[in-house]
Amino acid sequence: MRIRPGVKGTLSTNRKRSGATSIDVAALAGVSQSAVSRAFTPGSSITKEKQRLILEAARKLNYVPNSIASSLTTKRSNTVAVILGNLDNPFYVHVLRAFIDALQGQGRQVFTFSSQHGETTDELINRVLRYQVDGVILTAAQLSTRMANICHDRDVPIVLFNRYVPGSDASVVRCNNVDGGRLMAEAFLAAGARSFAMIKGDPMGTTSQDRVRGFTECLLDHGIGRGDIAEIEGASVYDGAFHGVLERFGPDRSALPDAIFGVNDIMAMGAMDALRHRFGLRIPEDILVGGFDDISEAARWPYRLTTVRQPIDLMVDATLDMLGLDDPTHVIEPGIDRLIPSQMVWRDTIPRN
Amino acid sequence: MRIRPGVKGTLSTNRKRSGATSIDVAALAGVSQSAVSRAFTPGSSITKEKQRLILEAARKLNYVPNSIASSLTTKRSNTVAVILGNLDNPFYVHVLRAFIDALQGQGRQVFTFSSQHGETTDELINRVLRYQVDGVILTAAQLSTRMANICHDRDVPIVLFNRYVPGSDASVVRCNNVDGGRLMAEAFLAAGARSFAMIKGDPMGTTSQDRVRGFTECLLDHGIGRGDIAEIEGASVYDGAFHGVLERFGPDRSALPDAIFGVNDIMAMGAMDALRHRFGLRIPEDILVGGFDDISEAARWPYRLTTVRQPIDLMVDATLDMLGLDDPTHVIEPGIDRLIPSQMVWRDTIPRN
DNA sequence: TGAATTTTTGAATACGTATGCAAGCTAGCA
DNA sequence: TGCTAGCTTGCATACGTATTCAAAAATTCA
Repeated sequence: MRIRPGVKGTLSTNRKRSGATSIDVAALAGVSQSAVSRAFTPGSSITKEKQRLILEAARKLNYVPNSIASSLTTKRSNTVAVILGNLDNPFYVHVLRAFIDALQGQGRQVFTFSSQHGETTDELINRVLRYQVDGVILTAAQLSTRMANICHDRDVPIVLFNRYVPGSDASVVRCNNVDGGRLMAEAFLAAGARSFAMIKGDPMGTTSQDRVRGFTECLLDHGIGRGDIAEIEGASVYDGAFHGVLERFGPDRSALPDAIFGVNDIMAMGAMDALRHRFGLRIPEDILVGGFDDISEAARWPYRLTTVRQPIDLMVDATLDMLGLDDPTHVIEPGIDRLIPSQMVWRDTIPRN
Repeated sequence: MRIRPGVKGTLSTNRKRSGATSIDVAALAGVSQSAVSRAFTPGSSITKEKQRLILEAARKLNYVPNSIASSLTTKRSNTVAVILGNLDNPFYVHVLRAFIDALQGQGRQVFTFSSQHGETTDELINRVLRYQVDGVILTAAQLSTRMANICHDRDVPIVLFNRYVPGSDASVVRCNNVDGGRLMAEAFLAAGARSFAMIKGDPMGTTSQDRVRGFTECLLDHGIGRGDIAEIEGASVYDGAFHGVLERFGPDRSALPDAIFGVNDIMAMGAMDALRHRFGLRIPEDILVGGFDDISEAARWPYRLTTVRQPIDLMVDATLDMLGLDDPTHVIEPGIDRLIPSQMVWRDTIPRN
């Protein structure tokens, strides 16, 4: 058995994990380790010829730079955490994909974390911070003040996506949910509806709360009585809405309102299926339905749902912009709240005019 | 301006990124850095009392262990790469979530990579390897022999999820797609169908190919002629199937077969919507439809799709098992091919008996 | 009580890369 | 040719933690 040579610059005989290192490549190419590092760093000071030589040696050894080691010195991991909650809602799937595509295009990798695992947010953020991510995007979970502070101390930008913490000064990108709720209320009123039901989402989520608020306020403004606005808990999922409608109106169909507002599309779809297939109702002839998000699924034939669009691309762009990962002078300004306008999308579940 | 003290053991005044280090904590707690490291390593040799002291100091400083640094010495990143393709297919969303939940439960983080970004697989795997992941799960993209070898050299286990490379000895977990295709053919035949169409998915994907093969072979075995089996390209997405059906049978509805097999549920759903809402057909009275995957969406009222179930949980468990991340003695055995049985799920789009 | 054994502790080092610094080199110019 | 300015290059070191080794402390046992 051979003793591993202690002299640096010789090929490593250590075959546990991690193949060749920059030192191995340097040895083969007859240059210093620094040169290898520079050969793999764009914009670095190195001759084309020497670089070619090094890359060739690297290829021979199947060398792949070790980002872990690199991150240790540069203090940048080129990594972003995306914290996800409800993937049952296709909206967040589309959001995830938009983030992955955009970040990957920037040469960054995405750490995907799931909340809702019987884990407190603090434990979650702690796990995230261990991995030295360059930024955090929160599409689920609450952010405690303590955690916001820790991240701030460590210069790790956080952006809340479509949620906010009322008393805090965390950065936020969100759709104008209040306004969107109002748009939907106006659409229903214009179509002649006078009694309503809302299917609400996550009771702790500001998104659902805001849409509910905008919707309700607008109705009240137009003289609708509180008694004519029913509330159903749908838990932000299809089944929640489906069964919510069944349980609420199954025993007494005469209680059915003129219009039902699903606080997101997937719940509106659940409601539609319950109304049509269990109650035998026609939409919009017998009852109106409106949604929120404009996920692609809501446009399909069985639904053709009139809804309020959240412009995902704009929101994703704004989020990445706010993270400011590419700008070294970027300062995390507190309390920025980018409100993206929502927009009515007319389809077949509410008659126009 | 103060000069930063060079002596180790003093509090770092370097305020760029990364908060307190284990050295800072050690200084505050009056112990060595090793002690801090041990305090955060379960099963390490340290007194309860000293650990308590250290954890308290750590908390005061908002110390979070740096996994990057840790990975550098342990050579384990506690990180797994999941390579995704088509998130438009809810099946893969469910798969992703299953992996995230399972891995997170093991204390591992998930790197989510998207293929299909105009990037070759080799570039992709290179990016993955840089990050020193402990394992790779491929739910999309092809794996070149060269890359398989590199991963093997570096002891990075790879498992192909529901795909395989014919000539290679990569590890594979997959549903019995051939058999599933056959099940569907039998179901159609039993219901009296004599002419068929298949909506195919990714032409390069073994998953689609196998289902098509099982389906076709079974039909041929039962005396159906090749001319009675139409093929439509659906590209694995809803819209592909929807428009595929429209274009194929719109000009000449008399060419419509007795039964249509969507090689996955989302395409079967697209086909159903085209048949019903554009051709005015009833399912199953006028035409039969079958799918594959058994995604939860396929069970909903508008579809109630008869399909072949892929047992996601079994497949995910098998995949993680095959990665063997928890077993240090685990050897990556070549060419293991775990074939999980598929299973018929009867609903309303094919009459039974 | 004292020796033997086990456990805990700290000093030193390794992990693989990036980078400041000084030396070597090339090119430019008079 | 001689001198300067600008590039390249290699050396040495830092990044933050885990771990080995030997010393110290605690525990066991006779």
